[in-house]
Amino acid sequence: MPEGHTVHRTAKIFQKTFAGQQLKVWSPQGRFAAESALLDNRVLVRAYAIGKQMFLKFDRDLTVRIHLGIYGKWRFEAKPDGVAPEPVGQVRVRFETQTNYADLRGPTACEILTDEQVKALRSKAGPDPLNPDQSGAECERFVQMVLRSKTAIGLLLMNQDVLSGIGNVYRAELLFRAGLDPHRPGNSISREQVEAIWRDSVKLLTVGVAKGIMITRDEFLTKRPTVDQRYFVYKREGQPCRVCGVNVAIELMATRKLYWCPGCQS
DNA sequence: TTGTCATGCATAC
DNA sequence: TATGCCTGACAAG
Repeated sequence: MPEGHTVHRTAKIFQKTFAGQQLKVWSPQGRFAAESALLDNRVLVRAYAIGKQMFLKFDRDLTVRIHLGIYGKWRFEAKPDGVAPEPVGQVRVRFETQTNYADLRGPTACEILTDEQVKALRSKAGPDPLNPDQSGAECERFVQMVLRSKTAIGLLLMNQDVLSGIGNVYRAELLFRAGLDPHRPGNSISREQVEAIWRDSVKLLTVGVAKGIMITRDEFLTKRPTVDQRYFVYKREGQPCRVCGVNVAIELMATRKLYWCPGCQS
């Protein structure tokens, strides 16, 4: 379920399991065959994430950029007897060591980039709450983009050039927690409120990485919520708001479903 | 078994 | 704004 927390978590697994090792890289499905040939038997230098994108930096100026989109999936397995099983279904690319392998299926993007291209993408990407800096510059960059924009905050939070790693679930829940109407233009919101959204996104995504699931209700930070308890507004349209009792609303905002509470969010 | 939907985004109009 | 990508989970029958 790929919002930023999942991708960062995957990057950590990749770093721990594969970094510093020579990898066997191949494309069972064939759609990444030519690229795999360039990577095969090279050393993975580092795995890291920016928002929803994962980067696998190999030696000699080769980086793989992977974006899962809605469908993409990773599967990590050990090779107990040193042999990986035959790939099942459409595996775009398999990365292997002597002891482990990872299968990638259905990504929106899987491509090789040069260092120069990576640099360009990195500078374009919005601040990532999971790559926080000590100086506060990333928070300020986010704040400035929001305060200078006439665009609805519900759209701004989904824009990866404004804030990296937020998807439809975190968008809905962050705005609920902030008590903000998703339709409010960025430039109509106070600086304090925008800064609070940044801090809250750092908090929620960090919890998401640690727990492996999205938790947006503070009372479930220590005990695991059931499916029904999970969120304040996401996928709760027509049900009473947990705080004020008004029915949760749903509408389409730029083709994506937007969930919000007309009672709490103004 | 079939149908629908999805935590995303690039592209075309 | 609408469409296509391409996979898996789940509901409906």
